[in-house]
Amino acid sequence: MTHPETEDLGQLSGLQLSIMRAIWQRGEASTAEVVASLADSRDLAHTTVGTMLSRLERRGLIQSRKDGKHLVYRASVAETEVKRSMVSEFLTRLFDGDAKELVAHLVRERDVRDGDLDKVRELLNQKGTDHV
Amino acid sequence: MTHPETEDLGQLSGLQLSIMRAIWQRGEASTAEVVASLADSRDLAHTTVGTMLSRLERRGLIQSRKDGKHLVYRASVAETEVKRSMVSEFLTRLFDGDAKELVAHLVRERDVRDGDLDKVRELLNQKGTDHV
DNA sequence: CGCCATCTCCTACAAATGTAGTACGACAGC
DNA sequence: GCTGTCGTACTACATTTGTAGGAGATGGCG
Repeated sequence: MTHPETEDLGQLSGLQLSIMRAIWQRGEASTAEVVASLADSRDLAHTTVGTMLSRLERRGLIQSRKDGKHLVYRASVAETEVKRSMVSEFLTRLFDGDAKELVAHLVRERDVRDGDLDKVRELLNQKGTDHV
Repeated sequence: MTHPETEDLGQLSGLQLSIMRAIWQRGEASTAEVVASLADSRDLAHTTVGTMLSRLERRGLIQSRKDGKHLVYRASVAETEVKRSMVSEFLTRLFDGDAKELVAHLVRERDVRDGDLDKVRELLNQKGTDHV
């Protein structure tokens, strides 16, 4: 199987995800790099990012390594895993775990147009996903 | 249009949603009724629920009316509206607002099987939804 | 080798959430 | 009318998140 036991990682906030994304993108990132990466959207003090990083580490989502005087972080969990966990929890909360309901909602609300369902299917078939 | 300006209602926690659901289901609910409704899943002190209810009211999600000595609450926002807002925010956070990506994720993770996309489409067509 | 620029660590604080106790007001039965 | 029960209001406290300042460690440059 692809994912034996979807671990419960809890929901990550927007900021937490932005930070994680910065790390996922580069494989590894120092505090400064994360700050730089966030600079476009948010203007946070560099200690703020430091705080967030240690909290994410305490929570087991990332690991640090000391490189000279600064810390370099890398993810302990894959992006897909986090998404899986978050989507799953969200689904439970809001749609009683029924993913079809969510898709239906998306279509009803025009977030997804009817034709997009085909696109999705093509997309997935092309990528050789092994679903039936 | 169905929904002019999707108001920003923020994310509701699991407990908050359970409470809202109790109210949505009955149209109106007293504190005691909400407590009763939650009793299956959670065993909360009745003051706890009271606190939650006043906070939801302060936040504008519900309104209260005094009936004798107790309060009766009713929703100020429709369930659909809350779902819309929450899904939308979630989508932004996690999939950069691209709903197709979310659907693709769902299919990839087997939350939705390939054939379900057709079911969804049928479901929607039957209900006479006016999408293209 | 010493000093400055950095970076981390610890501490702090406001808001939101989950949780509940206490105090007080009101209604119902005796 | 008095009293007890029930419900509301207010207060309280731990935890998480977002935010950041100050102190102390450290490495590079002159």
